[in-house]
Amino acid sequence: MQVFEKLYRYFGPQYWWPADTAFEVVVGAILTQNTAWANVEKAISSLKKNKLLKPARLRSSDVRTIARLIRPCGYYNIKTARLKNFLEVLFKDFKGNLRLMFSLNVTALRQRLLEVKGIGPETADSILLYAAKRPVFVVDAYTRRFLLRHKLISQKAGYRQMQSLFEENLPHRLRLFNEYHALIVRLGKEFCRKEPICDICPLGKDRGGE
DNA sequence: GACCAGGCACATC
DNA sequence: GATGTGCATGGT
Repeated sequence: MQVFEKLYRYFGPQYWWPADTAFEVVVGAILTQNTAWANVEKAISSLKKNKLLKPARLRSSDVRTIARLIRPCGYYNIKTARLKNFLEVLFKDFKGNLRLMFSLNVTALRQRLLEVKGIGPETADSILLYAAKRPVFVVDAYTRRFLLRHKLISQKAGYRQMQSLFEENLPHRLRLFNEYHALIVRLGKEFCRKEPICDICPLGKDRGGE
């Protein structure tokens, strides 16, 4: 059986990304960099409570206010700057309109996102997949560990190589890429902390396919 | 009290 | 091009 099928049967749908709006996805994608999601939820909740989870409102807020509100998710000064960097591009080039920005083709949009200081490959792809609804595969630390453990890549494999492994062997379906990434994260959180392949892992010793 | 968490930019070699 | 470091909080 394919890996995805096993994960899906075991865990069920993960309903990512947990957010009410596309803008909330963007903010969450930046705030969750190297950070536990539970802490991001506190930050998002504070922003929401202060009605700052809208592009115009967040843009007009001063950095100290934002930093204070997102404090629980760590790196708050850097993340505040990164949110501001994104907002400047959004307003200068796209009138503050996310939908306008997302009307770019996937290649142009990815490039545009990567030009924002503070948005790297994973954050850009998370935004592409979960906010702009494009079928790109998101690679993160869990994905890397997953691929290493199943000996599908070498230690020195880069982001694009890992991404290609999925994108070249799977149908480009939004729903599939959405769930697959979320399931890999779920699997990593619950089973794959340690190095050896564990016996209770729902994948067992299966190293097949993608 | 370590160690880690849904990264990224930057310095240095 | 590879490798190391700062950024920071909260949970285990």
